[in-house]
Amino acid sequence: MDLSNNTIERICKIFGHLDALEKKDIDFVSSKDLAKVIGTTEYTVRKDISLLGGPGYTRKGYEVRTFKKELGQKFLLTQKRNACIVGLGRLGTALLDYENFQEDGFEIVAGFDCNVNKIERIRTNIDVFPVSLLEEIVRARFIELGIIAVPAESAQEVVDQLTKAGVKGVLNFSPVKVNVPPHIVHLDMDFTNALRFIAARFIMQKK
Amino acid sequence: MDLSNNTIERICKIFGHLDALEKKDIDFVSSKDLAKVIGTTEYTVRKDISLLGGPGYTRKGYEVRTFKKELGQKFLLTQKRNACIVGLGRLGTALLDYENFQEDGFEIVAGFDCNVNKIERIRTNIDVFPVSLLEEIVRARFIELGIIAVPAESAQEVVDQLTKAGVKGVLNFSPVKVNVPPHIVHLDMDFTNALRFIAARFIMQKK
DNA sequence: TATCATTTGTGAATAAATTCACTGAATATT
DNA sequence: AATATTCAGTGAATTTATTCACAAATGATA
Repeated sequence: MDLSNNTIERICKIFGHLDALEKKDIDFVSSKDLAKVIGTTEYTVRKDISLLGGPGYTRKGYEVRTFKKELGQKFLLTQKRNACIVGLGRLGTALLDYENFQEDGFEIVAGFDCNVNKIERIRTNIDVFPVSLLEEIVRARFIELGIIAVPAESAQEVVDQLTKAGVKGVLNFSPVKVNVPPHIVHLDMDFTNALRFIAARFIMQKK
Repeated sequence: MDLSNNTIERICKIFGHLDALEKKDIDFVSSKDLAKVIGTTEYTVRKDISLLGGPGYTRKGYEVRTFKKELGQKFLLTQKRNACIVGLGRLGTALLDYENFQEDGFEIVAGFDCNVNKIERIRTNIDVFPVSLLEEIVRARFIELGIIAVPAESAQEVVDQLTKAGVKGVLNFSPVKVNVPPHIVHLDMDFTNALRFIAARFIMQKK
């Protein structure tokens, strides 16, 4: 199967919304409704879904529970995926306790920091280690995802260590562009860039 | 002018990279190099830049300082933009002290939380207020951007208040889809969704 | 039971984004 | 001084993404 990034992004949003609907005990949802919440058109939603072969019912839409389960099986999160956070500054510790991860199929199973004193001070139920143990722990705990919350200057180093340790994906919160080998999926979450994007958009008045 | 979202996003990344190059005292950069760091092709970079009329020099590329300044004047951040953070939990307080914002043309000029006891406990140089004062302070301090770091259940309420107060853009860190009127630019930063996207990508092996 | 309204699914049409191919200019090289 | 190389700029070609239009299905309504 060959889905575009845009499609994958939309499917992820749809998945999230299905989850919310499931909690509200809603049984069916139409492509129109989905389009509205995820910010696209009904046509696009139907095209996306058709690529996955999801079944929809005339005059009813898609069956929330079944569809969510199917998406989960198809490529998302039927099994829990283990993740770790590297860098336990304010952002890192905030992420460590971000309860939503746990709920949604991801589990933070380790935190790392290079400052050993800091490690001793941190109060959390998640195990924290010095960065020197990163490779060992990542292997031992089958960690697939690395979340980078270190300062700009050490981000690349951390990426290299995670790569060596064999993670499959990296979520980078540091404000620098890092070099990640092509077989590892990565995504940058640069807050400043997000603000810039918003500012640029409202200057350009686009949309 | 009518730039696509993709173009705006790339231009923002380019701007960030120009900033980094400037700090390293590098004078020129080619479309090829830019393409590499921001993850696209040299053709696309040149097309994007041509839409903005940026001047490039044969066999040298773009003059870092001039180009950055021009982008800044054209739509980014020549003047500081004021922002506020609503919700001072762990993520909110982490963002409050995120020093990169200050550097890059954004200034956090207020924090809000509904828990008054919490407000008294927070140690930071930024003024914090109860949410009840949000509208008043947003107007008084010319705040253009609202950063939402409250729990899912109160996100919509906060958006409504920010809207009423007249902000121009919203950056939403809460894990729910919020309803924002179309004249306000908004961007969701849903961490769980980001992890899902990464997981989905490495399942689909795309790229 | 007949008609109407709604909603999926999908091939075709359209629109948008990217890539290509080539020109012209300026520096580097011989 | 002549030639080769590199790089921006851009119209055309191509590819990709979105939207449209309509058939088929099915529940609601009269």
